[in-house]
Amino acid sequence: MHEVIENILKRNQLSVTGSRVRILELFLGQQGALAHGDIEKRTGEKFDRVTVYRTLQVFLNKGIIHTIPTADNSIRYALCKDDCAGGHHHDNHVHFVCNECGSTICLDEVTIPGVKLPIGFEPTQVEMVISGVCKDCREK
Amino acid sequence: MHEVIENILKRNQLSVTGSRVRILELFLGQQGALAHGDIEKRTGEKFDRVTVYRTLQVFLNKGIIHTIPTADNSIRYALCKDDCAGGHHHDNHVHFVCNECGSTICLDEVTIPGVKLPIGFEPTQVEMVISGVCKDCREK
DNA sequence: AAGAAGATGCAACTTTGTTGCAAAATCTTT
DNA sequence: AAAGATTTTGCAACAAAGTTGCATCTTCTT
Ligand SMILES: [Mn+2]
Ligand SMILES: [Mn+2]
Ligand SMILES: [Zn+2]
Ligand SMILES: [Zn+2]
Repeated sequence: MHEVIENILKRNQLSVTGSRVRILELFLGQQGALAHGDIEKRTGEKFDRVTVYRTLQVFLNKGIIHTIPTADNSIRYALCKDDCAGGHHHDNHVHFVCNECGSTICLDEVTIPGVKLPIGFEPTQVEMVISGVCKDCREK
Repeated sequence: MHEVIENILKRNQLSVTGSRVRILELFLGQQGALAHGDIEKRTGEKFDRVTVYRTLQVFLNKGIIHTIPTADNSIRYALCKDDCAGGHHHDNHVHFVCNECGSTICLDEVTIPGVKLPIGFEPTQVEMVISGVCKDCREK
């Protein structure tokens, strides 16, 4: 586990520090996305709030994580599966937000379908977020 | 114009007040979406910040406007075209965010395509936000 | 082991959003 | 048109979220 984490960091020319390791641990130790608040809670008093902000920002720039826009104005972050190096995310999968348990899930196997835009519009990025009830909550 | 606005308000059992009229004016007087901040700026010192928040909340509940999630954590609001009364939005169109001019546009004529989710996931709402360069910015 | 480069914590601050309450505006009824 | 009931507004106070500068500490390089 720790080796995996060190790999991620070194591959991205990042020094191996406590907060970076801990936050990557969190992402790897669960499936789904984390909001800034989640991370703060789970790291407890261990790190300063500012450090969490800065760490997430670095991970974003390096393409280690990506953001998921949600309707409630709270950005969620999730690990990029394939390596989206240098901020170039090729992250064309659908995201699912469960209204029951609140979890945000990357549906890596569901590709965002193409759409034909009106003439003149040039797309560079497409986001698709579906909300509803997730698999786990349905089964209960 | 003012008659249109009064109609919208009365149809939704809302009293006709300064802030409500002004904010609807803003929405009707331009195409595209407005962020809370935009509205505050354009109404100037005229209304209290709290009033703007509350007005948008009321419009949302009544289905007069809808929200558009964006990657930068700033909710945009846009008028609902067809009347989404009582908070039941049937708002299945694509939204476009221009990276040049920053404007957010409802592409009412572009319907969000369906996707097949993994078994167990039950969707209730689908959002699709495309960012890139808008028509106007391309033409320049 | 030492120095350079980078990351962290702290403090101070800004921006964004929320709540309770009294005053003001709007709507309803007469 | 005025009075009373109902809503809406502004203010103040607060909470939460995010940012910045800087000194100190940690990590990496040699
Ligand atoms: Mn994802
Ligand atoms: Mn729209
Ligand atoms: Zn769930
Ligand atoms: Zn544009």
